[in-house]
Amino acid sequence: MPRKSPAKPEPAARVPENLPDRLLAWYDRHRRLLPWRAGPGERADPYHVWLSEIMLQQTTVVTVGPYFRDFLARWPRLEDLAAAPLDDVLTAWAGLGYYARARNLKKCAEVVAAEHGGVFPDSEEDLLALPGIGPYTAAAIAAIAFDRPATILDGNVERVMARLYRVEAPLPKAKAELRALARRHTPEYRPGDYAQGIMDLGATICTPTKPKCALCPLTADCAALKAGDAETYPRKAAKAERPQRYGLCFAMIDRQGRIALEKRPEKGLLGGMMQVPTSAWRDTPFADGEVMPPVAANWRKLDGQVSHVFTHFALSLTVLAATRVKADPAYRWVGVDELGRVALPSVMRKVVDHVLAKSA
DNA sequence: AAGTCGTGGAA
DNA sequence: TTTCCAAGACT
Repeated sequence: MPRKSPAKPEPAARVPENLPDRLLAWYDRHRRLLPWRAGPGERADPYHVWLSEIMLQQTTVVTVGPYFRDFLARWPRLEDLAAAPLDDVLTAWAGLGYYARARNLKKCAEVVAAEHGGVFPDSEEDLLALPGIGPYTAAAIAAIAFDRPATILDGNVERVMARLYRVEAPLPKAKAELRALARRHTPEYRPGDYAQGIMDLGATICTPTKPKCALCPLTADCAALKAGDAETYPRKAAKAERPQRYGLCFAMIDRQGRIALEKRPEKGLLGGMMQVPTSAWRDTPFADGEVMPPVAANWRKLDGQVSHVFTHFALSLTVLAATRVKADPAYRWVGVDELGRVALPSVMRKVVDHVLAKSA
């Protein structure tokens, strides 16, 4: 009968003793000035750390910068964010993607304000219990904001560990092994700087392609560098291909040149965000006249398509437009100059731009 | 526990 | 052009 194979022996537990010291020394010389980062020796503001870490989930530093500044300007303190209307937060988040993050951000602010006296808990365990805070973010806040020796495991750390030890198991199965390795390197001394340093190393030196090994402070310890195949780590499981989906959008313009928008359901894709009324999205294109438009009008099919790529499917939208439509109050009618004040995800921003370009 | 959930920039 | 991916979380 099939039975589980015995647990794989962990890799040798020996860690180069001064590896964290070399990493910290490198970090002291190359520390990047980021909008959310405290100065050397300064205490980080947990609110800033939390906000930045949520925004940085699967999102680049360059993209996050302006959003972080904008959020902090609008909601300088946690209590301000907790008191803000969700729609305002979604509007400010528009364009950043993964909108569940914004909904959980708001929830988390409310919970911390109401149940923690407006002060973030300083332990990984308590942080993990908050909405939108998973294993990585809990460890990152504990380390960066509270200087706790928590082990962070993000894409950067995974890559660095996989190369240092030439981990052959592919992601995501290799995560447990990589976490065990990362844990052995986490120092008791300056854990916050170590966490930021190793991420900076991954982001600027130990990069996915063309790693700058000549500039790396850990070359003496890197098995992949010795073997000359650093760029091939971490191994990754083959990913499924992205299906193509299709939909129709119905752009209604009233006599004042305003466009009709509606709110998507709170959960799921683009949850709680605004959209141009649309058909369901399916895997086959729509034929002319197949879908009844939301109102009777002189509908015109616009040339071309709006294409957009989501994480797990690609979407091609055909846009139909009708002008001089009576402004049905069931929709929210928004002027072109007011689009910045609604929670419009990028795909719908593209649809609106397409309408403006084709019907001008 | 594998699928869901955005976006834009780089290679 | 296509592919990859970036300080992951939730279900």
